[in-house]
Parts: sequence; C-alpha cells; structure tokens
Amino acid sequence: MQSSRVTLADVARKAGVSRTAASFVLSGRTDMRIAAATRQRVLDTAAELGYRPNLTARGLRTNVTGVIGLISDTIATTPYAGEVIRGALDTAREHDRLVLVAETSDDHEIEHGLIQQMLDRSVDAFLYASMFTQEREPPALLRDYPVVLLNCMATSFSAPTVVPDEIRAGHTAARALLDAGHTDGIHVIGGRHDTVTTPGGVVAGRERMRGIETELRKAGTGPASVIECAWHVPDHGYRAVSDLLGERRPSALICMNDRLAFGVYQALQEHHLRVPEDVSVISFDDSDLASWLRPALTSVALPHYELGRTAVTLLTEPEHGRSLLRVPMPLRSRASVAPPASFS
Amino acid sequence: MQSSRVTLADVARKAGVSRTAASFVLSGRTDMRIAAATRQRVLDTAAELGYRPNLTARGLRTNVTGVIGLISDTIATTPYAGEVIRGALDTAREHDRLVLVAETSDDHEIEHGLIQQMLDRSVDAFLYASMFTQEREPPALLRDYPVVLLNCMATSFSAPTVVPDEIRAGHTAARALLDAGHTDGIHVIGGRHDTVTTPGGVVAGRERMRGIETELRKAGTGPASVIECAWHVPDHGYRAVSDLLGERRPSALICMNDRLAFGVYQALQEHHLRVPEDVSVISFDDSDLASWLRPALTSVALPHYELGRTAVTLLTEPEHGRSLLRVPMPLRSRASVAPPASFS
DNA sequence: CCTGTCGGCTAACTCGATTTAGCACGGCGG
DNA sequence: CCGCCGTGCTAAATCGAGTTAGCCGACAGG
Repeated sequence: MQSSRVTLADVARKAGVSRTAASFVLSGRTDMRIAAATRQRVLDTAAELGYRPNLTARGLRTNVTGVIGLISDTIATTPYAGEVIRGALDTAREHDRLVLVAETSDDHEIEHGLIQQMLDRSVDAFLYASMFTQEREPPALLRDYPVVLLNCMATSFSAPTVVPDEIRAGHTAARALLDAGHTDGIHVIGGRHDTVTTPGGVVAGRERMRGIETELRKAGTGPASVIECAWHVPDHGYRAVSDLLGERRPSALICMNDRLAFGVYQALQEHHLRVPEDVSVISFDDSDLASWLRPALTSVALPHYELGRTAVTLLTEPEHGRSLLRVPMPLRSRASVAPPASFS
Repeated sequence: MQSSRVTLADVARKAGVSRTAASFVLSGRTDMRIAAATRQRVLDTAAELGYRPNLTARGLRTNVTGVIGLISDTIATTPYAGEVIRGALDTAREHDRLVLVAETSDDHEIEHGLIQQMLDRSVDAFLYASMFTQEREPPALLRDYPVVLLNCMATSFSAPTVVPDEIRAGHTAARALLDAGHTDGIHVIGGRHDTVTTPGGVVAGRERMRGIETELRKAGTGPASVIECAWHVPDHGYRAVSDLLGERRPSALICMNDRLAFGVYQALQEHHLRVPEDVSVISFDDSDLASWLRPALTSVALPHYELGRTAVTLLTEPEHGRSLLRVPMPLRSRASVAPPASFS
C-alpha cells in the first residue's frame, strides 16, 4: 500500500544522515558540500530500499509536478487525432513527464472547469490543441502559464505555435501533378471549405489553396475549377465529381482530404473512369483510407505525430521558442497519379 | 501566478476563524460542530476571495488526488480508440476527476516506468485498457490499487472487467441476416482471426463466431464457409471474396470488421455483383467506413464510448462492482442487407 | 593562543491542506 | 457553589519533500 512507501526520512535514517543531507544528495544538488563517501552511502541505501520520491510532496513544495495538461477541443472526431496525442505522450515520457488529457467539446464552461481542475493540481504547462487547424483563443485563465498552441492559431494570446505547413503542402500536391505532366484540366475538390458556418474557409483550406495556386501559376497555369463542398465527407466528394463529369472530363483531381477522395473514387468508378489511367487523383491528410483505396491514393500527409512531439518539445525545452513552427507535410506517393491520358 | 493563489489560511484569516474551522466548513464535514453563522461567513469569504483548494496539498495529506491513470497498450492504431478515451474523460469530468493518459506500446519496461510515474504522483486508481479485446495481465505493481480492466481480460489478476458483448454481437449479426430471409450461402469473412501470431484466434473473433454459429444453428443452418484472414484490412477481405467468387455465389457475407467489408465491396464490385440486391453484407465495429461506403454498410457497433464510460463508473462507484461486465453492441442498420436474390 | 575560514553536516521552517486532541465557556442539576 | 456536559471552536501535529540559516570541528595564519 501507499503507506508502506519508502520515504526520504527512511533513507536518511538507514544511512545515518539527516533528511537534509539525503535530500541534497538525491536531488543531485551540488551547492551544498557533502562528502563523497556520505553521498555514496545515501545513494546506495536509496537504491537498496527502492526509494522513489513522492512527487506530490515535491510538487507541493516546489510547484513543479512534471505533469502537462493537454486541452483539446475534440479527441475522437478525426481518426488520426490519436496520433497527435501519441506524439505528445511519447515525447513527454522521454522527459519523465505525464500528460493529463482533457476534452472541452468546444464548450467554454467545460474548458474553464477543466483548466481550473488542472491548475488546482499544479500542472506545469499546457498544450492547447485543436484537432483541425483553426483560429482559437485560449482563455485568459491560461495567460500566466507556459502554453504551446497545437494546431491552432491565436491572435490576442501570445504563445509558441505548432501547425502543419499547409502552404507548402499545397505546393507539394500541385508539383506532384505538374511533374506527372498535368497542366490543364486540374480541378480542386473541396476548395477552402468555404461554407455558411466557416465563411472565408478554414485555415487548412485557405493555405492549401494558396499553395496550389502559387505552384500552378509558377508553371503558367491554374486550376480548371475549384468546387467547394459543404462537408468534407465521401458523399460530398461523390456529388461534386458526379456533377463535374456531367460537363467535362478532368485530367487530374486535387481533393482536400482523403474522405472526399473516397467519394471521388466512387463517382469516377460509376462513370467507368479509371484511376490513374484516365484521371489522376491526389489528396491531403494521408489517413488510413489512402492506403485502403484501390488503387492506393497518393496523399500529402498531415504530420499528426510530429505535431504532438514538437509541441511537447517546445514546452520542455523552451529555448526552441520560435513563435510559429510549421511542420512539413510529406508526400506519400502511391498509385493514383500518372501522366495525363493524352500523353500515354 | 501560482504564488498569489488564495489559500485556506487566507480565507480563515479574513473570516476571523482558525484554519481548522475553515477546513471543516469547506470540506463539508459535519462531525465537527460549527455554528451556522460562522459556517456561512467562511463560505462567503471563500466565495468572495475565489478560494480553490490546492489539490496537491490535499493529496499529500489524504493520498487522494482525484486523478485516474489510464494505461493503454496503444492509443492511435484503431481510429475509434479515441472514443474509449472520450467516454472515460467525460465520465471522469462528471465526477470532478482528471485522467492521466499513457501508452505502453505493449512494452513491459515502458509500462512499468509509466505506472511508477503515476504511483509517484499518487494516482487514485487505474484503468488498464487494451484497444482491441484480448487476454492481458496487468503487472504485479498494480496489485494493491483499484484497477478496472477495459477491453481486456486477465486470469491471474482479479479486477472488475469491462468488455464488449461479442457473443451477443454474433447473435445480432446472424439474426439480422436470418430476419432478412437468408439461410443458406452465408459466408464468414475473417473468422476467429486465427493466425500464426494469434493461434486459436482473438477474443472478439472467437466470441463473434460462437454467437454467429449458435444463432444460425438455432435456425437449423450454419455458415456455408468461414474464411480466415491473416490481417483484417481491406486487401485481405478483397482477396478472400475474390477467391470465393471463383467457386461459388454467396447469398450473404458476414465480415469480421468494416475494413474487411471495404475490401469485400471492392471485390463484389469487380465481379459486378450489387450490394444488397445480389449479395447482402453485414459487418462488425461500425467505424466511419460503414457510413461512407456505398451502399452504406450495416454493422454491429463496438460500444467504444460506453466502454470508457462504464469503466470509469466502476472506478468511481465501486458498489457497481460486478466482476465481468459485457457492454451491448447495438446493430446499426443501413442499406447493405436485403432479402436474398432468389426471394426478390 | 586567538581568530578566521572552510568543509560537512543538521535543526527547523515551508508548501497548503487534513486531522487529532483538547480548551473555554455557558447552562444545568444537585 | 461545584461539577458535568455539550457547544463551538483552536493549537498543534501530520503528510513528504525542499530550503534556509547556522552549528561544529579542524586547520591555517598571525
């Protein structure tokens, strides 16, 4: 039981020194002079007794608990959000830190309550995370604590921020198609995600579009069309492309995520168009779906794991403190991109 | 800052009482007599000053921290594992508890280290979780602490256990097909998941098969064939059904999960067989895929959220302490099941 | 022999709560 | 008037560390 835990006092008594001396030895402080022999004796007895410092007690005194609070809007909506958490947990573990995970469901009251609960337990630092890139202001409550923004960007709250490099991801996607020989007939499915609830689009959508357009323009061309979709789910991708195919025959399709691409595949199949022989498809996110589709989907990966890892690194090694860190989104080349039909 | 936090002593001083009295009032203990007027005065000053008890200090004294440790083998492999965590977090929050999440990657040394870290921080109780149902023994380190097993079953470690009711799920799937009129030509894709690494199959596989066979036998029939798949991913479902279609024409297919069903859809499509007109398909898990497929897939849902919720409930309200709790797996009826072709 | 310094330690306080033991006072019975 | 009891509170110990101030002895310098 807890009561039988070995305490610092036990070690000190057994080693025949004062608690003070034991404390200095075991917390590795050198500014107090302890004879080498004594030092070793304390270390040995500590090891022998299996002493582990009670971090609750230490936390009370020093206000350092070795616990990071992860405040997330949602945990489970995007399947790969778990990867963010995994990256954070792994990195925290490497630094002997644990992570309190909390989900706010985007409810300010719940958020406030959860942060309070964490403050009541003297959490050292906070990860303020969003499961898709967006603008979001942490509550004032967090103002005086170390915070890293993960996958979200704040204007009035100043903190180091880690986001995917969506602009370069746009470049990457466009470049992949250009390299395969596509210049015309490149349609974008999903666009900036410009809807009633998200007027002007979402961050990822805007930045990806920006990257795509820049890269295409550099090559002297541009998207043949951009089709906005209200929801980025297969059904809307299916409908967008079904409509498109009624009018014209695309050479390549850039889908704003894999779910849209899934629907796009379904629509192409119904029109007896083969991927990639007739139409090339490239996408973003690189979720499981991408490798499950037939043919396997080329996708620009969201670096979820790296986001989590980088954010915790920023918290534990503040010297890294750049204010805005853009994590690269690597291209996962699979089988859905080929030279345009007219080339073969 | 932390140093400016209001302490119990501040409240006591302002209210003109001793810390003892303030403590008794604020922790709501009635075994010590405090005059109603004094009581109110303390409550008022506490509210006025915005007093929040320092739970680290309380934890040191009482050994109760209000923190639950969640030890999971993996966090991110199955997309819906996040739902387990969400269920646990929500329920913990309702009980004013926070959750330390840790991932062991099935590594005993890492597991031991993480549990130690949690014990060093006086965690109240543990959720020992697995992301797919399996036999797994918690380490001896946990023996003297409150533990609930989540989605895993131990033989030598005695603790309340929460698992999905896979046997009844098997009944449910079989019953759905029987109700639609299928009796013959029902093939099972995936079977018990009997492979080299998992000889005898996995728990979910075995129990689902048991349920399926029992229910079919009650109706005087049985599976036309059971095809084991080494991996439960789309590609293997695709191959299993491609092979099957070389020999015979199934009436209905039971897939052991949605990913297999995805591959099954792809194979059926290639053979120009329509779902559900030519072949009915039913599956397990009810992941996102199920609703994305065309036609939408009928699936028996894994109650991830409920698993997490139930497990935390068992921890916080031990009187519920049944030793093995099987959480129902509800049927999500969609469009992939219809009467057999010969009926229409 | 006296003073100063330095190495090597310890006593005692602190963090912010909970909890045990017991004090002071008023009223009441005898 | 004394003793007893119940009410209403407080002093002080406690949890397990970290931290400050300072003691003690040896040794060197004057």
